This record gives sequence, C-alpha cells and structure tokens, in this order.
Amino acid sequence: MMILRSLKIKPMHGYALVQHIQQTSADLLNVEEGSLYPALQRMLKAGWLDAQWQTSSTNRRVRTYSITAAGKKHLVEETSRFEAMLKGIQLVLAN
Amino acid sequence: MMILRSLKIKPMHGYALVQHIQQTSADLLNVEEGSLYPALQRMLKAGWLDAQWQTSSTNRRVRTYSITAAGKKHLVEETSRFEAMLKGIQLVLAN
DNA sequence: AAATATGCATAGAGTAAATAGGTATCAAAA
DNA sequence: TTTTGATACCTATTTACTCTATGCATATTT
Repeated sequence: MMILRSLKIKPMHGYALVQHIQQTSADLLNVEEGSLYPALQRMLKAGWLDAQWQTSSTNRRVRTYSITAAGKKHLVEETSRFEAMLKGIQLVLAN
Repeated sequence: MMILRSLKIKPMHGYALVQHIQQTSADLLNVEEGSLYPALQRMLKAGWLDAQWQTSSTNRRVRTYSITAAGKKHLVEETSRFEAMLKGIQLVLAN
C-alpha cells in the first residue's frame, strides 16, 4: 500500500523508495531492502507495477518502477480494507 | 494486542474472545479459531497470560485466560509501538 | 587508497496467519 | 428422536511474508 502510494506521486527506483518512505514517515518506518525487492517482484507479477531499466542522473543503472492502472485500482481497494481493519482495531483497543 | 486489551477488561475463554472482538469491532474483525488458539499458546508461553480450566455457568468445561502483570506491561509497549507504526503509515499515505 | 553511499538482488531462517480439519457437549427444532 | 446449530476446545499443513545475511557493482568522499 505504501509502495503504491509512493509511486503514485512519481516513479522511483527501489533505493529511492526506501529513502522516501523513511523520510515521509519521519523516520518511524524503515523498509529493509530484503523486504522491498521481493515485494516489488510480487507486485510486478501481480500487474500493479511496471519497471524500466534506466540510467540515472548520476550515470548509474537504476530500475525505475511505476504504478499501473491496475495498481491504482488495487491501491484504492487496499486502502479501504486497511481503513476498515484499522477502525475495527481502534474500536477494540478503545473499548 | 487486542487479546491483551480484551482480557484486561475481564478474564475470558477463547470462544468468548472471538465473540467479544467481533462485537466490539462492529463486525469489522473476525478472529479465526485456528489463529486464536495458537496465539493464546504463544502468549501463555511468553508469560503474558494465565489459564485456568473452569466449569461455565452452562456446565461446560472452559479454559479461562487472564492477563498477567507482564502481559499488562507488554500491552503498553506493544500499543505504543503500534501507534508509532500507524503514525508512520498515515504520514506516508497522506503525503 | 580506503571507506561510505548508492544501487541491484537472492538465499535461508524464522514467524505467523489462513485453511482445513478433528473432538465433544448442549439445546432446540424437525 | 434424531439431527442441526451453537458452544467450546485444539492441531496439522500450507502459504506467505519479514528479517537477517550475503553478494555484486559503481560513484563519491575522506
């Protein structure tokens, strides 16, 4: 969900995603590369992402991921599922 | 976290926990027994819970779980970790 | 020249959830 | 009266994911 949301802002490569999530979360979240890359593979396979090998501004080979239409649809669904679950959790915890 | 929070209200047996979480979450959450009972075993082993076999008002053998002091401590820690993570997620999603 | 940061990725271990069973008692309905 | 539904316990297997550890390569800074 966070990967899709991040890529909706703009396409990014893996390492940039790690930085982006860490920064926007005010250092509260840390995505390990060992979790991220397998997740990106799964999401490519699911059709939620596209990937293009490119050459970065620093002259380095990078793999840039973009969100697809199916990915945007999935993000909406996933977010609403997440919010429902969260509401449930908060009801139980607040009780 | 939800199990500990529920048992902090009052000791309950497994089946009652399922009902309680379903009801307080306004049917948003459903805890499968196949997830609950193994979780209760793990939590007993961790020392967060106590269990006593009892006879219910309906004359049935039930295993009643209570939260321990260590369980209460863990609940506080776990809740604060959860809230930090949630804040991080929301920052990323709101971005 | 060496260390640090950037960038890709996989292998293996560990953990947990979901699925799918299995047992037994009790009350109510068919 | 039998059988269905609710109550109550639990485990085994599969599936899935995360974390740790590791490997490679290039660019930049010290």
